[in-house]
Amino acid sequence: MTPMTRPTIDEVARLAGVSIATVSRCLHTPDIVAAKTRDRVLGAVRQTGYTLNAAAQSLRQRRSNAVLVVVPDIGNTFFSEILGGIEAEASAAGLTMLIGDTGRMKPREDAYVRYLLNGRADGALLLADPQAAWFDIPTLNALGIPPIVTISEVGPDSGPVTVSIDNEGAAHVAVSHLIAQGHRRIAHVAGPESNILTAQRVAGYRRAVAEAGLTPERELEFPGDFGLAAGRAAFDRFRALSDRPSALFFANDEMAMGFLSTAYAAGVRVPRDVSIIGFDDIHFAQSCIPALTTIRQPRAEMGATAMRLLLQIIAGEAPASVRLPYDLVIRGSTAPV
Amino acid sequence: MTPMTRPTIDEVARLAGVSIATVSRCLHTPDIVAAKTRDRVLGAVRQTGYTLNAAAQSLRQRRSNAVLVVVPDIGNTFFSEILGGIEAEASAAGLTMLIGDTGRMKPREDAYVRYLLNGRADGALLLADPQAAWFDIPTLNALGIPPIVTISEVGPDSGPVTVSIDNEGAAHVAVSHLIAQGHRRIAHVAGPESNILTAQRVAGYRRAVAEAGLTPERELEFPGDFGLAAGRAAFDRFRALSDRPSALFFANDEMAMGFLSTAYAAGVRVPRDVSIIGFDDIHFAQSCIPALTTIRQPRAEMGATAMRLLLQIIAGEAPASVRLPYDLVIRGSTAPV
DNA sequence: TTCTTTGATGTAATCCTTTTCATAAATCAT
DNA sequence: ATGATTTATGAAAAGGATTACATCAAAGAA
Repeated sequence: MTPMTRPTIDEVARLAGVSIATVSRCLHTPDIVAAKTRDRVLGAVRQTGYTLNAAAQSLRQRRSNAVLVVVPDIGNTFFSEILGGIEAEASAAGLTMLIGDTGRMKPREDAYVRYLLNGRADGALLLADPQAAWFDIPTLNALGIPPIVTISEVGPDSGPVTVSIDNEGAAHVAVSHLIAQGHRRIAHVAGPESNILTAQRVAGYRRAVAEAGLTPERELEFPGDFGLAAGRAAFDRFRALSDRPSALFFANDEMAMGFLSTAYAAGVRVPRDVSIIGFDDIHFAQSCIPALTTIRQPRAEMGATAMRLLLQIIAGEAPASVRLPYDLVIRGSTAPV
Repeated sequence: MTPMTRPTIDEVARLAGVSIATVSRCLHTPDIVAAKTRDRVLGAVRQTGYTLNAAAQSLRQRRSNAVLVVVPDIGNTFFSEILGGIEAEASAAGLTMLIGDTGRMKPREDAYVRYLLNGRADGALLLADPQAAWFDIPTLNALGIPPIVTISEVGPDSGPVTVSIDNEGAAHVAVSHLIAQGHRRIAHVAGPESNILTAQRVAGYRRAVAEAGLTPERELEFPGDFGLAAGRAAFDRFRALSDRPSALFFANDEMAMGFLSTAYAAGVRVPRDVSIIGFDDIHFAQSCIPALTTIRQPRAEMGATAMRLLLQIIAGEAPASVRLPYDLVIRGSTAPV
């Protein structure tokens, strides 16, 4: 509507009979102003309903008090739970959280780089796949761009500070769990080809298979894309095999859930006929039928940790990257052969 | 790190041998500047790597080119899918999307009101429950605060412009579906007491029951809170009843999923032993076992519509509130008695 | 008493754009 | 060729805060 001009610091100053400098001081460093004056000013602030103009402040201070979080898909549970952790930490530090959803589209990604360059944010948290030609973090750092911390999808180009888990190790643990239950023929449903996590989890799968002395078979490595539909497709592929595996390791929970429902509909029972294990431990993994055995990633903590690292960088420190622990969560979807 | 001073418009102007006014014009209204000059300026922009300072722009233009979206819980799938719709529309309009997660906590909510007052956003989209004493929209409007559109949780205090579905009607449709299948004893698992949606859906349930000439029974209205655990608790309550209902209507899908898995573990089969119907049609509703019959809310469209309405208000128009259509999605969790 | 220090406040520069208004040059009509 | 338009550019005034520096009064030291 009518942008009905909001009160400025001048009006407060006039009403309180002081200079604008004093008003500013009352708001930011109240201790250095005389108690009597302060009360008068604060009274004037209340009376006028004054709130400071964020743009003016940020122009003068040369910082925005905001962080940009770049997400490839905000509708995805996995990411949104990380956001919770970031938000908590950011708002505790007085920072606004800006969210950019790229939908994995290049032009949108570019738009968010511009945000950073425009000074709209003091730093960025990246949940996006750096593989996706986002931008070259080392180069940007050299340009004097605000600092960036990469979360979860961490590869060689992710820049100096990252937060992740040991995906290769976790995948190894998952597959080893299946092997410990006597499974000898184990398939893997991978993530999207271009994603750095895919390679890491495939590597863990292969190592576990190799260490157990099983024969690695390429036909047991199914393609996927982290979506429900890929899980369903994996079931079709599974059923088409003449020599079916007795267990599958999925690169994420969502695909495992897609498999689960399709298998059920087709009369294949989990874990009686086939064991499955997921990755991530998303919220709904506990309420699958049967509940999903999976690798838990500490999502909220990953977000919070990354935010803390970013704050440290902004403060001029040079923190090291962090590896967070993961857990194997054993539920009902895996059983001995 | 070192905030290595970024190039300003002055440097571009100097390099191109023009005034800063011309540089600004080249960036915003290229047509009114001579082609020759324009090329020279644009060249200088590229050469310096100039990007405009968002704070300065926003100070001068008296608008922030950002929208604030207030969410009660960002980890919740239901909300995050609405965000997708908002984001698409916002970025198309050149607006930044700021997300505020209140965690349903008053101090955090207050903080976001302040954002608006600080001019950090040109308008707000509210997914929060206005019941939660957020703030009084009519009052704030009188204060000349940026415009606000409320989505989904719409009640009498939601202000002049809202986007929602007919919750009472949808609940009525859901329950009627059960009745049409011959169910005569139907329970309802409600949402959190304070939530406006709870009342609306309960009302639809009661009306359907009454219209079918069934006896309304208070013990068939179970309390809930939209969480998985509430669904599990509902199962316990269900099983404790001497005269068990043959069907349940859940105020949302998540609770239905909680019920489903607990029922399965206890040997109660859906829909053989009991039919259930959810609400929302969240992503995973299709991959439950059995797939969940539910009411589909057009989440992405709700977000997009709300964003469009907000843009209209900002542009000075006075659009009316919107009611979007819902669908009954029949899947495998409901069957004749 | 006089000089120093401390404490409280004010003055004014600065942050970087956008935009109004004025000016100068170029085009056109007559 | 002269005056009337039109077009392209520049000068300068906002826009609303923060903060280095200056000032002034009061308090303390000698």
